[in-house]
Amino acid sequence: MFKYEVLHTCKQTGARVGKLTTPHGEIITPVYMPVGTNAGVKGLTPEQVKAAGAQIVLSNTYHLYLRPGSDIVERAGGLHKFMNWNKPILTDSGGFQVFSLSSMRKVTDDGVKFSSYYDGSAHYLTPEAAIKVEEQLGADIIMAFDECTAAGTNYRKSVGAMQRTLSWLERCVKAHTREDQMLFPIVQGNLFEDLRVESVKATAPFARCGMAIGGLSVGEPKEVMYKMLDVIRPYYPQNQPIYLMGVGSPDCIVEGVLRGIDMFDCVLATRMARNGAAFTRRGNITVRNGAYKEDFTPVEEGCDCYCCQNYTRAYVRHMLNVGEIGGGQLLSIHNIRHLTRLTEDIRAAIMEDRFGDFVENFRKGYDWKVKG
RNA sequence: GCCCCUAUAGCUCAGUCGGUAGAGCAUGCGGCUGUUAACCGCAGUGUCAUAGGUUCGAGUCCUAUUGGGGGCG
Repeated sequence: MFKYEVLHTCKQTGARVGKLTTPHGEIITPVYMPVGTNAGVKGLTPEQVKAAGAQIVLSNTYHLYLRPGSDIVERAGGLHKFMNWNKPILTDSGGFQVFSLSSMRKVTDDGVKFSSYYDGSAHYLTPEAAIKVEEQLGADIIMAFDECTAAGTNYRKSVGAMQRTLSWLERCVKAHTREDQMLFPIVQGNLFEDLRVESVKATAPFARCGMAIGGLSVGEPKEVMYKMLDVIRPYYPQNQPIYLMGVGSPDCIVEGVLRGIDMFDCVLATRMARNGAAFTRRGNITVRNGAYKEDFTPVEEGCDCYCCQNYTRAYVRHMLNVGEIGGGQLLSIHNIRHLTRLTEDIRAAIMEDRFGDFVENFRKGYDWKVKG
């Protein structure tokens, strides 16, 4: 039911193009996966997400467990039917929320006690409970329940979180019953090279068709993240897709693929869009800025997305400016398409054994933030 | 005609017992990486309607004028 095959390995860089088969279709990697936390990519319909080139979307166990309740999603016929998305879906386990909503939780070896972010009600999530919720939701790929730590967490706590993640992984594997879902284990270890190596070595044996790298892009400099990827790369399970969780700015995707990553997800594209900024191949532009008031060119020249094909920067800025949701919507379409197009270009370069040149050119032409 | 209210940032308005002014919105800019985020942060600007008066000192008290709003005839 699940299969991953490497279609081509770049002779210049060792980066690869692959095909991951799931019950809801194939995914060509490297892939960028838009995030639809609450069973919907913010601001967009599934049709728009599809049109932007998405092959798979993420959704979130934690959020759907709280609202509307995973039992309701199950009774609705599962997540695919509920959100009208017939392509592959990946659900995050809630491990990241345990981390990002840390002010209202208590972690023990058994599980996590937390209060709901919207009504304060008390809840208790364990690896078994998280897996059960993910089975009710019914995504194609489900994530193990892990403990993520922030950049700057000390060694002792990082060891604890890494070990807890491993013991939780064993419990997740044991609790997982649905054959039509692939469980991805997650590597932790914070920013300590030895812990990362220890974690990847212990985690890889649990990977059947895919493994994830968690706990990166949590506040550390990009160079540190790249270094961590270099350190663990030799220990990846063979012929399985590797998923770098939560990462997805254009530059991080390029650098990630160069370091053996096949799958990315990120809220940045849609969040930055709603906040008025657009990805371009040269870097990010803040479309809401006054400089674009009378700029009647597309957000990105040469982009084939619905936004760039039909609207100008001046119009998008106006929409943002007057508070119309259309502005964030158009930019979300653009930013998602920008990343799917970027991965398409990356794949083409890999297929033609010129990804090294591609990376060089990309780095030369890219700044995080640009004007015009 | 008489009476009352009002005039402070681009807009809407605070401003204590007299001690040379602030919020929100708007504007400008910055940030955003397994979404508690259509969010968060920073910044700028004022002949305090005008002219007098009282006072050491007036956005604040007094007088007049002008603009705006309302009431009674």
